[in-house]
Amino acid sequence: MSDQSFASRPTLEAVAARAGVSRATASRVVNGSEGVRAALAERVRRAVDELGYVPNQAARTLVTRRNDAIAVVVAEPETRFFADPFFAQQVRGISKELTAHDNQLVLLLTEGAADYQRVGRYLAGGHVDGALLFSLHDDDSLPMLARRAGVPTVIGGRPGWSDADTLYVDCDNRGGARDAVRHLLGLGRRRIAHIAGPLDQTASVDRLDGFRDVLPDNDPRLTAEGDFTPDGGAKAMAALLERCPDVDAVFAASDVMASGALRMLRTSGRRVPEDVAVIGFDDIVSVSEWTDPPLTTIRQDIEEMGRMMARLLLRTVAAPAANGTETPAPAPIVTPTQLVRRASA
Amino acid sequence: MSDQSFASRPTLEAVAARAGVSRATASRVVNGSEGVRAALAERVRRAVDELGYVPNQAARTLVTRRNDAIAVVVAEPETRFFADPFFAQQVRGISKELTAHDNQLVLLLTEGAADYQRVGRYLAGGHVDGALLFSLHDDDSLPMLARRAGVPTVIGGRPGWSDADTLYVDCDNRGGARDAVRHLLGLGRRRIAHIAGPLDQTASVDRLDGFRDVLPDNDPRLTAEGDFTPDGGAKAMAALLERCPDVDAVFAASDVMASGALRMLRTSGRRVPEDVAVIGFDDIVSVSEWTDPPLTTIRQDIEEMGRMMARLLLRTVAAPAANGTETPAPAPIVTPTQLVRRASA
DNA sequence: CTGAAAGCGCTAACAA
DNA sequence: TTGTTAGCGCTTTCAG
Repeated sequence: MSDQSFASRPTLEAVAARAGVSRATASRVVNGSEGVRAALAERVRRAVDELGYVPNQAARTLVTRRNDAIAVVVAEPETRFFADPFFAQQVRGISKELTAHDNQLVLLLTEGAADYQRVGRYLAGGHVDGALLFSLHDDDSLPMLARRAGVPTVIGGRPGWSDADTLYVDCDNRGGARDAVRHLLGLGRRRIAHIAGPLDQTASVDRLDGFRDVLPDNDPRLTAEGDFTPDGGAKAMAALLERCPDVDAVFAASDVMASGALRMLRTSGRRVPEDVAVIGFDDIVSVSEWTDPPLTTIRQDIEEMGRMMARLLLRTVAAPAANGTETPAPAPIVTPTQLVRRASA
Repeated sequence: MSDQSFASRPTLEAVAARAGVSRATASRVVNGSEGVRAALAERVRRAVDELGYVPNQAARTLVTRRNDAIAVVVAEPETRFFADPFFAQQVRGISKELTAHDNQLVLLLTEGAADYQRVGRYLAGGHVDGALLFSLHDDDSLPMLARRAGVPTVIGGRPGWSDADTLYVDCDNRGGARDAVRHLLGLGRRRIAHIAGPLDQTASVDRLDGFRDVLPDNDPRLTAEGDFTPDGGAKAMAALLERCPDVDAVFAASDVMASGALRMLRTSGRRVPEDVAVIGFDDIVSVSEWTDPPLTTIRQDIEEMGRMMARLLLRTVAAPAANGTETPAPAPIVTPTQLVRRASA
């Protein structure tokens, strides 16, 4: 009965009338512009309160062309998105940064290629000022979609193509992988296997490359491809064990896969790290600290990378269209990694 | 260089011009209204293609007052939101249903009370046509916020207050809990413990009530409160074990907590189910099938409940303001639960 | 069946 | 400092 959904919300006009000023002045007060006499401003603010006025975003956007909203698009079925703590952490960082800048995060889930059209429409529809793209595969069409939509974009992870003005944030996957393998080597291991991620993603390829940098002549049977899930890790481990029962160390391209590998190792009766040393990648604490034994891994600061992505995008969006100011042009960011030693290697 | 972000997107006006019709006609075609001669319609469509026209949502919303977007607000820190597969499944169902109706899902994360203001502004700003509220605690102010914003709302889980026109979707928590306890009883267990969820949420209270329905005189020391995390489950189990070493069965208010309890039970040297039978709630397959041993549990169809919430809300939003048609008034939904027997009880 | 015209609510020049 | 005046791009009566 006292439901407001039908009572149309008050407009700026109403506020102005009540405060006895013009719409322009009311607008100035609402938007915090300088140069409104304190007395008037106060009257307007009171009117706003009394009427419960809230600006109509559509109207505002129509003229300012800003939404104060950023889309996060994940090229991954929801199942994986939610199952993988990696995304959670990244989104967390993004969310914090956006919130701090009064921007809304709009999460767009894509279950498959069919959803790309919808996402394309959404981006082109001008709902958001920019987009953060995630988990791209090979020649994913998402970036082009965003580009065509005219929406500034920052990509999570190095994209598969080279292109001067593509912005992204990634960690030093290759260097991290090298550190991992060297650590294993330093432990005296000689039959070192690698469980790679899906090779249609650059992170996987880069980590594999790092592995090969250190072990260029490694037995090719000591490399198996997983899919960044625990199960994938377990299956890869099983295959590795089958092919090379003498394996004495494993570098998994993610903690999540490492946890699966650990499980499989136990099933097969191997002790970790005595028989087989295991090292992961990511340092997702909720995984790496809870495996048995706790996981030695290569740390990347995922949440911080999320924040960086958001910051980068926000700066791009706000870019004053190359006016005289010497704002350094936004550039891709590659963060360092760090070995975290626990019990598994 | 060929970047489009500066080339302003084509407007309906441009499309109309190119097709040699009026803006009105172009609009009709774009929105699929009846009654435009096929030939003209075709010309318009071609113009749309050639220009790559996409309607400006802000402009459209300004006049139609519809957004075709629904907010999902989770009253839970992101950490938990992402860590708990329960949310993932629910969001999945929602997302599917919304997508099927060409609605966008806008996920609003709230890290704490401070974010409520932001959410309130967002809802009141008219960004969305409705809101789905989740994981409400006690006298959460979110529903009132939404109400004040004039945004139709559906709540996930029975709210803590009674109110004729509050829409929600929940499962039969109390009945499910009764089934769980009876099952344990049927197994011959007599020292049955309960790990409750946070008691500021109705789901927890309802499950506890169900437990008590069957075991009204149970030793109060056999009840401990958890927090819906694995750790919380483990800690609660530890407390239980400490207080009543003779416990021979546990009903945990969620699978996630049950998994923690299982871990603690193993640590303490108990065999499951021989020494202690364990039953969970939810049937989150990725948890219940993977614990050791696999978890007997009370199943609720979480994804379907998500869909139902979305459907309910969409129907409410589209409600033709009580015209003559005899659309049944939307009402809360309570779904049944079902015992799924695995190895733990 | 089609077009002309009137706004939706707001911001941003431009005047005063 | 404040008000007046144009629109932003679209939908939707209302005539024709």
